[in-house]
Amino acid sequence: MIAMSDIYEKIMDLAKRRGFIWPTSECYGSVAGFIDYGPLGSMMKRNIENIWRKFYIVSEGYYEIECPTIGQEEIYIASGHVKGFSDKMCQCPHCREYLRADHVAEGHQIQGASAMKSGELESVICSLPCPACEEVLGPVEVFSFNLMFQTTIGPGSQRTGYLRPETAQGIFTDFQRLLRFYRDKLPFGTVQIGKSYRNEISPRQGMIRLREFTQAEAEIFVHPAEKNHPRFHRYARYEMPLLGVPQQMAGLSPLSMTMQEAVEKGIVANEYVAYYLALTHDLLVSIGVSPERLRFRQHLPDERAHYAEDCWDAEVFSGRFGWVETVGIADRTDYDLRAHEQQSGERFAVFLPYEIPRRINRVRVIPNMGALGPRFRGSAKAVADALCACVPGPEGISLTIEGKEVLITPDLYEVREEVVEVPGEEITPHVIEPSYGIDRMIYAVLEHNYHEEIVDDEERRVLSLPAAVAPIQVAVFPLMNRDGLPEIAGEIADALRSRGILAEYDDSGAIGRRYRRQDEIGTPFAITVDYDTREDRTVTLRDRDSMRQVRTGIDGIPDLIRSLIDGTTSFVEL
RNA sequence: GCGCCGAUAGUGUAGUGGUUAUCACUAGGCGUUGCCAACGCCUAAACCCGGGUUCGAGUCCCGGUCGGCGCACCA
Repeated sequence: MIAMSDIYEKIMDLAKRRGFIWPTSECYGSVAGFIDYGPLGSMMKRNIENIWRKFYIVSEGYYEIECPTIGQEEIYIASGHVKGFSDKMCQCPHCREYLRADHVAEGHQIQGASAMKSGELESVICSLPCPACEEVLGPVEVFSFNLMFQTTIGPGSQRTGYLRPETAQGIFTDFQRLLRFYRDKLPFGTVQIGKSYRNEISPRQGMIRLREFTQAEAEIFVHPAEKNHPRFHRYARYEMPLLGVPQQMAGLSPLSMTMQEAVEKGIVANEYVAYYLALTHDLLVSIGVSPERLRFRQHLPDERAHYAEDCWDAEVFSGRFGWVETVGIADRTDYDLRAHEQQSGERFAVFLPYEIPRRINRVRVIPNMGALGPRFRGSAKAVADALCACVPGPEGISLTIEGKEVLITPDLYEVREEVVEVPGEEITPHVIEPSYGIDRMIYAVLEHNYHEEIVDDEERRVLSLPAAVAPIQVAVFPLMNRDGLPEIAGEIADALRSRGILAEYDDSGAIGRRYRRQDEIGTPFAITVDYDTREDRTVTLRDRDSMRQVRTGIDGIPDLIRSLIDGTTSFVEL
């Protein structure tokens, strides 16, 4: 068993040494919050993203789009990031500590500090002591620190742009186009995988908190009154541990239950949220997150955004960092679409025709303008509007027009009962949003699959990555570097490559050393060509985790490896 | 950002202000080796950056960068 305090060092050491993850631009001294994915890390990341795509695009049918990482200011005014993503900060003139100005004020029982403007805060906190050095702050400048990277678009800095702090907004701003694409029907979903940026004040914890990170987000637009997932049955009986608000309040451990139960008992708000909780569990486990180190925690009322109906985090356990939020699944209601409606002046709604147009009996008031006009002159329009908005009785009605009460007698209007046909209704969809932090998933997969064991008095380090996640899927070795064995091994490697399988050929040094090298980078299978191969065209196929070997014919190798990677065959069956 | 600690080949390390910077692993080459980091020979490879003190700095001092811990911050 590996001491948990060491695990991060061991993972990052391996990641650095073997080309998974590097500090960025080391030759100039790297920058905190940024990392480079090396060759193996890049491939592993792409594999995980492609598994994600299998779940969301192939299986759910939600197509992917790709939007710019720089967005104009209006987008982030609408999303609330310009305002809500910034903190009022100040610097203590004595100890040069950066402080949250509103926190300083609230620390001295000053109410409403978080809503104050910079100037107000300056006058409030100047008489307060610095929480760090205890000196009275004195006159300080309060400034806004926004977590978004700001830039300008075009020359002359006329136009403010921001590096996106999440990929979601691109999907919202494309809503009308997407709605057309999906031919005006609900529900539909759209996904995006890409970089997002947050200028963290002080990023620590290596790849857990990055300033540039990769998100995979899905936005699923649903009818507000129909939050039943059409394929809920797929996961209805899927059982997993849920740490709901009541469990957290009572300090209990997560409750294991099926998604059906979770929805019926009202622990999860609706089928959609429950469905993506289960899908996320399924996805994370399939990329190699250990189920024992995975839990789903519901946001407490005070950490949940005010508009969100329900919100859950998939948290993975790290020996170093504890429970780390890795995926967020939220029912964001119509908040985002309404925000963009308001900012842009465009309509972000779906017109949904009724199956049969509804006939509605309606009472309509028709003002007699011929009579109202001469009588009320300039106020006639106001009277007519007020009249239409109410239902007058048989004796007429008393209205207050421009401060004066007037009696409108029945001869000034006509009340007509009519049947109108309503073809459908316009609704603003609700958004279900599963949002994945790819970099954290990669770290979790590395940590959960790293093993050290002693084999014949030698330490063996293994990354037990699922075959579909491993950067290199198969290694091909000639047992000896002569007698025609390298040629046969080369042919096998080529045959694998022509089937789209990433195969690494290696003929250097002892066979055991070559196996161990592949173990450390998670290559699930190794093929060794030996002297028997020349006689009977069979090779040894070795399994990384069990170190077991089987003999198999050369010609079936590409198909066999393909099915082992896909999971349609497992090594133990061979 | 603040405070404390650290930084030497790819990795882990040794190194009282004074030779050509130690050792192991790793990597590359050759030989050997008939399936799990074997062995032999050879080779490559480092003092984080910038100032200062000193005849002389990997070593002492100052500043920076990066990393760790604590604080603060963290849609």
